[in-house]
Amino acid sequence: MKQLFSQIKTYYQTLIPDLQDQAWQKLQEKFTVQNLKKGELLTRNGEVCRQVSFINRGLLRMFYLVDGKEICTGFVKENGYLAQYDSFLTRQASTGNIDALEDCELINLSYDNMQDLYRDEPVFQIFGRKIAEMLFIMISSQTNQLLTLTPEERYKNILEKQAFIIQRVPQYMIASYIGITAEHLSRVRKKMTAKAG
Amino acid sequence: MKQLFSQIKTYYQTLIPDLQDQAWQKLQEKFTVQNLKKGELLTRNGEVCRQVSFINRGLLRMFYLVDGKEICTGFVKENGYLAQYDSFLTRQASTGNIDALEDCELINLSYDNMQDLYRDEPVFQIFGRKIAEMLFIMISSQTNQLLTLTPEERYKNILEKQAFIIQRVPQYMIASYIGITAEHLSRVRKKMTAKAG
DNA sequence: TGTGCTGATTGACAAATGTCAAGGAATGGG
DNA sequence: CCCATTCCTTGACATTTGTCAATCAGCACA
Repeated sequence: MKQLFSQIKTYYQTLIPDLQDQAWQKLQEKFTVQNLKKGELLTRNGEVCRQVSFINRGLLRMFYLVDGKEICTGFVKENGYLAQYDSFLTRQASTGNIDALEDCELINLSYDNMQDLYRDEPVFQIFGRKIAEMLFIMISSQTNQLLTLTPEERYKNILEKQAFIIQRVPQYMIASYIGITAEHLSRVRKKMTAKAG
Repeated sequence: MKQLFSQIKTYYQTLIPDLQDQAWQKLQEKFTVQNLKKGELLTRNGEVCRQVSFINRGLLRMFYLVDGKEICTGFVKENGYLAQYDSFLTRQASTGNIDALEDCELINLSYDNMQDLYRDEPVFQIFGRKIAEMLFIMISSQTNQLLTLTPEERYKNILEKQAFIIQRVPQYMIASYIGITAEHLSRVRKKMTAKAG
């Protein structure tokens, strides 16, 4: 049988180098496993996000619906952590959605269980802190790029630093992720290949 | 004599309701006070950000220099926390700057001192987590607004939710903060008053 | 009272980006 | 193999936003 929790254990050990067996035992008792088919929603606009999800397998995206159009704000693949984290933290209804771009296997941890862990095993405070710090670093880089780079530069950045997005996400979703339309991205790409070769 | 640490103590107590006197004592021994004149830099492009700053008094901004132009990414006033937090966390050279828009009185906590506190008084892990969570919530809202709102809507949002920025920050800085030029913001504002009145 | 200084506004024009509509390429299911 | 679906590209045109230069308004200060 496959080691369901082997990836997530590695992940936790990276963030908490001195994770003890006992704490890990308590932690994994709280996990629940969820499978999502491509296209299914994980969290929905208007509902409170009640868990964080570790992705064992698959690819998901976060997106908004604005005037009936989807605007993507992030893509996360296997061995990554994912949540509508602002909603999760504030217990407010989420304004965004998450759905599966590929069939997914997730390991979920609920808000209540996480609070219990914070209380009972303070070592997980470190984990919560590092997750928040990591998410902050990721999103602040995204904001800065939106403010300081051109669409072409933002696309090149994805090519260099998040190549899996180029390979596994439809181009029209990438377009909204970098703040432009699908048609415009198509033209930006054309101009890039013209320059390059 | 003024209670130099009264504001920051309140701030910590809000985030850590059961902060004990002993922990607070250890904490305030680590503080250093810094005064900045209007226009002076707190952290500089290319250097590692080595402290987080609580603002006792004054107003600061974070900004980038792109092709010789300043692009503002945030404004923080008295009773707020401020750092080039990505640089602070990663120990990498900061790509942004922070300077004072008004005369400021800051209470600083260095990276090394913060690590000591995390180790010696685990209760501060909670603080570190909540700070990171709060910063994440703030910046994710900013990113989402950049991707989903028009410049006019973003300006209105500042009017409603961060009115101090309108009152205390020059308009041309606000323009770059919402991702447009000063001239364009001027026209957006003109159009708004035309509609309203 | 002038005199700089800083920031805001305006006009004319250019560049970037969006919209709409059509068609083309790849792909998977019957 | 054909068909439907999904996604990408292209063209024509509209809209938004930027650039540059000039001027204006408020304000501190000699």
